[in-house]
Parts: sequence; structure tokens; C-alpha cells
Amino acid sequence: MRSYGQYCALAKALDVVGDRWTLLIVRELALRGGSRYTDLRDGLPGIATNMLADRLREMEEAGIVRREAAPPPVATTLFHLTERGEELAPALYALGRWGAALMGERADGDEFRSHWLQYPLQHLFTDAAPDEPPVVIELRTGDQPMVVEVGGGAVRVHPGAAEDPDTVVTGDPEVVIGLLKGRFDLRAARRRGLRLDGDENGLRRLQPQG
Amino acid sequence: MRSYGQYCALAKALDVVGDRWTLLIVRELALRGGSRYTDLRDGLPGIATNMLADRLREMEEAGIVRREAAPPPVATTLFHLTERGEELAPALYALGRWGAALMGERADGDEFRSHWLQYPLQHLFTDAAPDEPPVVIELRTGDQPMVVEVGGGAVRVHPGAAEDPDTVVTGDPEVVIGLLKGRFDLRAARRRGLRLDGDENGLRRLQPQG
DNA sequence: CGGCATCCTCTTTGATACTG
DNA sequence: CAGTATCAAAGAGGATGCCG
Repeated sequence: MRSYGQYCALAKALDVVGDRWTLLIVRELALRGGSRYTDLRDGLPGIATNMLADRLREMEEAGIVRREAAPPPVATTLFHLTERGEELAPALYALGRWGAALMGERADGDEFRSHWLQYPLQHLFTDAAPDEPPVVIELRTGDQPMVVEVGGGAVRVHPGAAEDPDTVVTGDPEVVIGLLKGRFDLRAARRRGLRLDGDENGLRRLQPQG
Repeated sequence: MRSYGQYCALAKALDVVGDRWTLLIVRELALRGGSRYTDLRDGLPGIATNMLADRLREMEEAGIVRREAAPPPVATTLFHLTERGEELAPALYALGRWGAALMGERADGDEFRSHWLQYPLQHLFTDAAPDEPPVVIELRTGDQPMVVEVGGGAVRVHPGAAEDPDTVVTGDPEVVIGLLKGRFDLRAARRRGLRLDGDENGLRRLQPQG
């Protein structure tokens, strides 16, 4: 990207991360940790492969991405955020929080990946009853199941199936997210195809932050 | 901007404010409040006039900018942020804070406007001695003087000349900012052409936040 | 298959000139 | 003052090819 040529912290930040796709690549790396090229491409539906290669090179030059040759058994390149890259997290949260209001209806053709839920759930939601025993929720929406552990005042999220979930939520991403955010109540969500197995009260623990 | 087509809050936010220049226009409107077109252009050195017109229209459609026909005595159009637009402030702070680390040397040809200091000073600096009587500093750098009031634990900044400043700091933006951020000590700043009139201790009140 | 590089087309941006 | 009009240059998107 061409520099804005302004001696201003915001402009300088945008000189580095203001390019198209750059912040979404940071999102992927922040969510997944070290990632292969093809995993990144999969988490960035719509990106052209040359774009991804270009951006990764630029981000490496800018000091926010580091590439690492994985040792022989794997024999692949792994891309990581540098420390400086990880420091973008607060900016991602702030933008994501602002964008949350735009997550109403899923536009036609909008892609979805389950692991995108990790950021919002961990940072925009809270444990409504920190003193009660922890609750495990499995979300089945998108390309893979996600486990949500709510307990001790915090929310932790990771991909995979839960061993013995208290609650299992199955449905379209728009409906699952709408239910969690309070845009739909349980009745409305069910009308839109949501299925809930196990303890309905488990979900009450997971509440959007003020 | 073409939509990313991803059902993700960050991607949705970038669909709206990820275009080139958009966040810098938000910066200008946030700093100045209601602004005329030509004032915006002046605060955005490097922007092409058709870009500014395009962006303002898009931002209006997106609901983050509102245009207002000022009444007869002024008879001009004023551009404002909507409430939704003002909610971008936390994202601007976060990005600006990240970009502050890039404010080392002023690149050749980098433009500067004094009012850009307002955001960083108010939000990235703090009053180091909240219980002592307030201090007024006048910064003379860039296109216009700025008044910095440090007192009661807060920092307030506005354009203009101070009536009876405790301290007056004159010099190149790079040096003034370097001094405030602690990149230069007073000796080093003076070597680079900084002039300080009045009480040297006034400056000690203004300290970067952790 | 993973990790790109090339080629081509289309869109966006930038510089400048001009207008009600 | 507040923009439009015009045109050239840069960047993004899509398809495909290459190489270990």
C-alpha cells in the first residue's frame, strides 16, 4: 500500500495494516496460531492465492508475521504472528465489537467458519454466574464443532467435540449467533431450525457483555 | 469496497470502514466535530478531492456520517459523525496506540497537522500528579498552536493560543512528540532545535500511559 | 499436496482540470 | 465552497501453471 504520508499514529498504523485482507490474515493467525498456507486460505474464503502470498510477504517485511520452516516430519512452512503482530489484538477486538452490530442477517453468499466464533465468544461474552460449577456447551454450526467452556467468570473456546457436553446447540450460524446475542429468544430460534440438546439452562451462563 | 463476504464481525466492520481513507476521515470528524468539506480536505493531506466526495457519500449511506445544511449566516454544508460513527472511537484509539510505536522518525515528506495531537495526548497520556494545581502548556508545532491543560488526573487539548501558559514548547513535530513520549530527553530535544519557555517542570505532569 | 508465480481482466485510486 | 469530469496508473480478482 502506498503510504498516507501523514505523521500521525493512526495513519502510520494504517500504512501497515490498512491494506485489504491484512487484518483478516491477522485474525486467522491470532485464532489458529502457527498456520500453514493452505489453512490460511481455507480460513479466508474469497482471497486470491496471489493476494495471500503478497500480503504474507509484506506482513513479514513489516515485522508482524514470521515464517518458520517446520522440521522434517511435517516439512511445511508455518506462519506465525510476531509479538508486534499479537499486539494488534486490542484493535481487532475494538473493530470486531463495532462490527458485531452488523451481524444481523447473514447476507446471501456470506461464508462462515466455526473458528471465527472464538474471538467474539471469548471477549464479547462473559460468564453470568462465575460462582457456579462450569458448563460445557458444544456448538454445531459451520464447518466444525466448537467447544465452549463457561466457568470461573471466563469463557474459553476451542475447536473440537466435547466429551460430555451439558448442552449441544445445532443450527445455522445466523440462528446460533442470534440466540447467543439475544436477537432471538429460544422459541424464535427453534422456529428457525435451531436444535438444543441437554440442559437448556447451560446457555444462560453465556451472556453478552454490556 | 467490495464486501469480503464473510459472516464475521471483523469482516463486516471492514466492509464498512476498511476502505482507504475512511478511518482517517473518521479521525478528522471525531477531532473537529462538524466540519466543512474544505476543512476536511485540509486535515487530510494527500487525499484526492473526488476520493473525499466518494467516501463521504459512502459513509453517509453506511450511517456513520450525516450531512447538515448550516443555516443562512454560514450557508455551507457541515459533515458530522452519527452516533454510530462516534462508536468507532475505541477502534481508533486501539489502532492509534498500536501505531504510536511507528512514530519514531518522521519520514521525508510526511505531512503534519497540529490537531492530530489531540487524540493521542488526551487518551495515551495522563496527568502524573493529579492532586497538584493544573498546568497549561502551549505547543507551537505544526500549522497552529495547541493548548494542553493537565490537571485533576486528565489531559485536555484544544487548538488555539493559551492566555497565560505555564510552559511553551516550540519545535519540529518530531522533536516535540519525541520529547513527550520520552524518546528524547530535554537535552537531546534542545540539540534538535526544541525551545522551551516558562516552567520546565510543567512538562513533567504530562506522562505517557503504561 | 503445499506454496507460490504468471497472465490477464476489471476495479479502485490518484492527479489535475473544471464548474455552479 | 463544494464538489464533478476526465484520464492514467496502481491494485485486486480469477484462472492456471510450475516445482519440490
